[in-house]
Amino acid sequence: MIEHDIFRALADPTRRTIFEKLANGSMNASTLRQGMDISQPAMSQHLAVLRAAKLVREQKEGRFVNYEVDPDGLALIAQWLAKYRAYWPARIDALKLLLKDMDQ
Amino acid sequence: MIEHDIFRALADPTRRTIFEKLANGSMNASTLRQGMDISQPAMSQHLAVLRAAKLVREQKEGRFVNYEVDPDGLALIAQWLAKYRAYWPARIDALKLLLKDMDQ
DNA sequence: GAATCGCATAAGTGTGTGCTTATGTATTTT
DNA sequence: AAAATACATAAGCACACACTTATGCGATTC
Repeated sequence: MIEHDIFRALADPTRRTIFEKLANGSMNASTLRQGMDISQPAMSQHLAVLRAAKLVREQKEGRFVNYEVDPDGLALIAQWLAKYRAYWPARIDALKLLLKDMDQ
Repeated sequence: MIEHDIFRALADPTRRTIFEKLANGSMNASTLRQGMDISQPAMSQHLAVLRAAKLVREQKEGRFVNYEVDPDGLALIAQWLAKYRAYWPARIDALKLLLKDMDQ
């Protein structure tokens, strides 16, 4: 179940930080570690979890592995969220912002 | 951090099932248990986690406690998702559905 | 008012998870 | 070709987490 992989992957704060960094630009695993106080194997393991959840994808470049955000994972979250649209109108104010962003 | 509470709450498959059931209509904790093979304390603990994440909210009615979906949690997920809108156009097909739903 | 019901909380237990150190495997550098 | 670099994987460990049984507490029923 990929849906389970996604929520489990995002349940970890370190992985959310990694994902957020990648959202601001692709980079390889070593660069990703900078300023994060995390060991190389730990980073590698986190990236494996994010990859399994289709939240990031890799692109091998020589001995480097460039990581970038995978839109598939985000689309799946959007689909999950869409199932509960019946409950959204109750918080229109918070939603306006989202709608405005999406409408371009 | 409420954002962490949300993803952690949804990381458990049992809690996602509970949330989905409540999305189809409010009910109390006992009714929620029907057909779920889960103990009463386990259900109570799951509901506490979902409550802390603002994914559900309670409404006491005598000795019963009625639970319902809390739009706040969903709105927070929508906000989180909106941060990464830059990566959405790559999967327009999956997104069209979401946009159509939200545009009303 | 005693028993029952709906639910929450406490305490204990097994399993999952994120970390570490150690090692392996390509690829690049010198 | 030897050394260094970038990354992945294996194994072991400490802790978080989802469960259990036991108990408590307010509201209802008899």
